[in-house]
Amino acid sequence: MHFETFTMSENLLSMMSSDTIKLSKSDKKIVTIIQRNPKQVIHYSIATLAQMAEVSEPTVNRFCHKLGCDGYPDFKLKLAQQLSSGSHLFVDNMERNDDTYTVMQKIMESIQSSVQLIGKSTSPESINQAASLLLDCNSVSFFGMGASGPVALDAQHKFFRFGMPVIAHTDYINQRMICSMLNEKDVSVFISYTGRTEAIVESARLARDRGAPTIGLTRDGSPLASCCNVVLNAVTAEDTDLFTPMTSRIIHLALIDMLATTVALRMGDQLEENIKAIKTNLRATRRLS
Amino acid sequence: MHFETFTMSENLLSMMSSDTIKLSKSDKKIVTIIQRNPKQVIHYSIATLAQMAEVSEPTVNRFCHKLGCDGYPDFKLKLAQQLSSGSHLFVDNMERNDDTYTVMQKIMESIQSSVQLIGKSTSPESINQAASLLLDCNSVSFFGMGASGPVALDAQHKFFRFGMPVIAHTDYINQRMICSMLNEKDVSVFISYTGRTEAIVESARLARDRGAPTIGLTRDGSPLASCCNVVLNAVTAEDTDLFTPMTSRIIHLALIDMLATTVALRMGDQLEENIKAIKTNLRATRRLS
DNA sequence: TCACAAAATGTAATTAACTTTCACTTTGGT
DNA sequence: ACCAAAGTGAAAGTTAATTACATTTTGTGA
Repeated sequence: MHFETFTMSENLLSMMSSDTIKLSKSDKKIVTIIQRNPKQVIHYSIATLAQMAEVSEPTVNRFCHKLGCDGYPDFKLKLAQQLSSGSHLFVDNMERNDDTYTVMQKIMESIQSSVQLIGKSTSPESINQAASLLLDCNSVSFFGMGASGPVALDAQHKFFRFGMPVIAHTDYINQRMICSMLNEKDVSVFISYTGRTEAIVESARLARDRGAPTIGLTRDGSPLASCCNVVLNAVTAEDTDLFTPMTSRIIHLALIDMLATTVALRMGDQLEENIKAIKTNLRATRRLS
Repeated sequence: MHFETFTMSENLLSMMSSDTIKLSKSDKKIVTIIQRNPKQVIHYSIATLAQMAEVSEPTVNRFCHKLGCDGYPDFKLKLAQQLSSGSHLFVDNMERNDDTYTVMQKIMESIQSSVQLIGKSTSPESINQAASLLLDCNSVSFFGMGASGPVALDAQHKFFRFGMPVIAHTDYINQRMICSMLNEKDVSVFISYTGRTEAIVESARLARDRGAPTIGLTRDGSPLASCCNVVLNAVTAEDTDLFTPMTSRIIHLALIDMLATTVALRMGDQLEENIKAIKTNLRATRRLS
């Protein structure tokens, strides 16, 4: 839940708007100036900002401390980082008359912040545990439906290249059939952002009841999560109707990349042989002109 | 190719390594310290950095000016911005003994910078043109093989929800059959990161020869690109054996999101009806407990 | 409405950070 | 070996940021 790399207590700009912290009258004057043009503020001295907000310098300084910064220079630094890391995004939903450039920016920012969130919400331990299961099994099955169907297929493709006996099921009937045949050496991975898709939850329960190790690519605390031995927690930055279906798939793919890479690194030499074999075969299908 | 949002004269870190500027002996000592841990340097005072590099404070100051900064604080600010904008990442490939946390970080950073790159390498115009084609056609087909197969299926799912007559083909034989039957009202979208997959390039040529509008989700200048009426340029930040296959899919998905959203916004009211219908039907498959 | 404590704010002093000046040292060319 | 040019650092100068403390404002209960 907390694996900060670049210390980033919180998003300063959103902190100022939302009332996570109690702001005095003077503080609000400061906020106004900052919000008017954050990119410029980072070049102001404390004196300049104080003057513009029509408050005293110590007030600005205290304001910075309230926001969890170590002083004014530290505040400027953090603000600068957040502005250029894209973690500012108030990314409101699309507007009917957004131009394409704006649409691109909003989607990019939405992805950015969701990716950043992985580092905070998904623990390396869970990935390690999942990797251990995958390294010690006879077969792997990925299950996904709807938007998660392509994710399951992508996972299949990825692990398939490692030379693992893997298969993806996007078909409800097939899922049921497979799940009722699993045993304790058959790992199954269930993919669902909401973790509430009836069919997937039932399949997961079926698998677990048969003693097969189950991995959930879903959000912690969901019905699906409670049927899984290991959960790779997948949440997106903001749960808006429009952005979630976009970013959730991408987050799932990113998690699969992490899982696959971890597995690959642990496989060591054995893997390189497999990869090399596939690459050689693939070359024939490419045109070099 | 150039849609910068935040002005950014140059990349400081690369400026230090490459000899774009003449560095003295003392300067090099400073560079060493900075490169050793850039993220930490931004919290140093000029005195601290000077001491660590075993040079005087004025030397550090002059060094900053050489790099085109307005002084030491300005240097720190710019460095901080660049570090968190992702324009740094040397993200070297995975190391055999990276721990899982490091793996996660590397993958995250790799995605981050590739996503940012979309804004610079893919033009809104190309997306607009592609959207126009999709809005004025009788059917849409997505073509992808290998790692791009799931991407095609994902696109299918997305546009399917808009109520468009769409189908994804991941099968070589089917692709050929479909392509030889297309006409000028059938849009086809070809997905390939390298743009060199023989089968896809041939299909695209087939489609174009029949007068069908073709869209390429590939890199500019590739063989596939030259067979397409519209190209959505997809490149990833660094072309390493390990990262490219990860980020390329994600970039493709992001571009599809942008395309789909643009189409959706232009469809307007008509769309909302379709989405609403699907949502209502979907609710029955969820468990609410 | 007044009194009073608590919070907020500003003034002024202090401290820290950064920059400039200038004298000294090193470097590279003759 | 000499000398100019470039590089460097000590110390002074300047600016910026913080702290300490006095003043004002705000809110609460008699």
